[in-house]
Amino acid sequence: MTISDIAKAAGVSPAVVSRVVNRDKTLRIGKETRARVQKAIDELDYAPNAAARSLRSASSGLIAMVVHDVTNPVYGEILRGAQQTAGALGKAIIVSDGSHLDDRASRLLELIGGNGVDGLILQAGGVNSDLVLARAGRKSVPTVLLQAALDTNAHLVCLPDSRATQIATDYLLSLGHTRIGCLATGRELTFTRNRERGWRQAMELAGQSVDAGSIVYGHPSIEDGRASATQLIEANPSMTALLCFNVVAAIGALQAVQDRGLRVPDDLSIVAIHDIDLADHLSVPLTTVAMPLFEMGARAVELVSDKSTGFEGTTTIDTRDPELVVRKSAAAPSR
Amino acid sequence: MTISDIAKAAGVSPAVVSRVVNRDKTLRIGKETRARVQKAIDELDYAPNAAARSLRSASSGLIAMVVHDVTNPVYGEILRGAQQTAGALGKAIIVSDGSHLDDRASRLLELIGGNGVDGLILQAGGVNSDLVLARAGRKSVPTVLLQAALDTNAHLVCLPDSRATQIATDYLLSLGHTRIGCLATGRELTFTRNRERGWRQAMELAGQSVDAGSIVYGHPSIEDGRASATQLIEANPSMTALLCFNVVAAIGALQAVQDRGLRVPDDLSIVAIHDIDLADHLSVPLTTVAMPLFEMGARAVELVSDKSTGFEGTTTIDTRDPELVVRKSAAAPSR
DNA sequence: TCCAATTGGTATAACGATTTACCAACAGGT
DNA sequence: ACCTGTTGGTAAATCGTTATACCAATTGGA
Repeated sequence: MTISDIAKAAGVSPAVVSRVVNRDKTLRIGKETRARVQKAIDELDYAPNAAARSLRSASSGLIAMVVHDVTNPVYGEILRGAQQTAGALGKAIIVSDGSHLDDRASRLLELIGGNGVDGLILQAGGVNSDLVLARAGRKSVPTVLLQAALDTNAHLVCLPDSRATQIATDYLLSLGHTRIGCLATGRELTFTRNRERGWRQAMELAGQSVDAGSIVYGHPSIEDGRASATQLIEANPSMTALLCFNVVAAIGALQAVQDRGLRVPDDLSIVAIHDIDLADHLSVPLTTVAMPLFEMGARAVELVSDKSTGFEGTTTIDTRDPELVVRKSAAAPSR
Repeated sequence: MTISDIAKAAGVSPAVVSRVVNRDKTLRIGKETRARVQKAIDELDYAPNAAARSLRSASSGLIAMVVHDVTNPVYGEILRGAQQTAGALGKAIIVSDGSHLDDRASRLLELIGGNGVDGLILQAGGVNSDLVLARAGRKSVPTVLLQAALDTNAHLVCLPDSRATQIATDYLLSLGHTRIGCLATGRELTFTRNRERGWRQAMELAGQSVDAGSIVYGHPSIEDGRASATQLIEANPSMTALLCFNVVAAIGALQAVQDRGLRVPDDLSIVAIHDIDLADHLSVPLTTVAMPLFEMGARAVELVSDKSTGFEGTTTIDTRDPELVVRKSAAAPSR
């Protein structure tokens, strides 16, 4: 079923069919001719060929989204937001885990190089994100980075990261904690630095000092969270509270505390960044700071699709301020 | 950078460039000519246009995957498997949540209709899955259904569902339980029926009767699991164990029990289908039955990409048998 | 009656890559 | 000198859609 088949069936030229399908406002056409065309389209179940259309119009209606780890629930929220907006804009999303980009043959790289996607949303810092980014840059594919400023002409969309850790730290301080450790994410990531800054500022404002050994950087996974938390606890026996930059790592931290026969929050309080609904059902319900992840996904798609804005600049998602969700993992210190 | 630019730069015809890029074995070419072409490709950073290539070759290298809910961790595993295999086959995956297909304008529907995807992997039973399926069928897009037999010519890939619930039920029976309820998933889903069968068979084999009121059907979400479990508990006061068809619903069930001031496993034992790493960190670590989700995702991609097999038939993933993962949510009954 | 305008379309050239068939030049054998 | 192979490529026709420019009738007004 090509456009010419429809044209033949309706007794018009292919151009008319195309213009009917695309709702061309400049097309002048008789009532009944239009009806004939529409009928042919319906009866023959015509749908325009995607490749031909992309070729001609130089736009595919596809957006690539590369994230670190598709199994992290935090990413699920971002994707949901992205999907919703993409749906509204008539675009589809190609998802890729950073880890699958190592093959030279990666289809995603081919697509980025060959105009196969209209835009790229990249959570930088992943395995081969530089490779992707370099390719996108050379081919000038509109790119939006999630929470990671890099030296490239891409738009950056950020969460109120330093506010979030500030709020978390202030809460712990208000409970009476003074020795507050940090279980951070990758040191090279921009948002890690922002969150670290929030924590430091809050501590400083409260007149508390922090020493170098009270922050440790790790991956946002349960296992790594557990290992890093263990290390932190051993290095800082006097620490009474722990601020985790990722909720998944916090789950590992919870485990680490329990491994040592200690209790949360009695022996150690924990507050984590990012609220997920599972947080309420853990061995100790986690007190968290909720960030607008859904909105970030949505906004990223919006920005990457918007031809009017240039691709440099920073957008901070602040539709709502980070919000403290108090559960049971933080309490007043017992020592 | 089109193929002609490269051809011009290398002083050859576009045909040669194309055949070099695609490693055409039948191409006879001089050593140094090939070098010249390769140099032009590298220096000008040429990448073939995806749309043109798809148009000519009638294949996009894209696979659509539609799932119920991208935030369910169970889906994450399936996607991981799918990604890995897709990467190896040089394909990319377009992911869509069932819920975003309602807009008429959905890009995914357009792609399916217009040869924009090489195949479709569909978790049926979702919001508008029939719509997608009908479209794919009419356009004869290779389709693989996940765990849901439907009246269409699509390949079906299944998990050993009835074995899983059998194993779970046998375990509960071996602990001494006789009144075992079922928190099932959507009644219309094939895998629900298979799991239900496994449960019934195990009960029957053990000489236990089950009455109609001891099974309830719900959505795989925490909230629904909580509501459904409450209903089930109230209707069956003598029930001592609960088999949940989805681990996320089981989290809700856990909550439901605790809401009533009861304890797991003392007052009620819970076993859930699907093992996720979070299961170990819940308020009560869940005993689960692990199924090869990753393999299912991988196999689905393989099947949908394989032109040699017809698209009818059923594949059951049994690379490993369902495996009981004993944690702390099931114990001998106290009454 | 004649000159605009308007109506209702159509013809054609791209878009960029692939593939089939073809061909020129030369070497080697007899 | 003549035929046969081989080497090293090339020409041109698609794939299906869309945008630009154009055009033949008809209508309306003076």
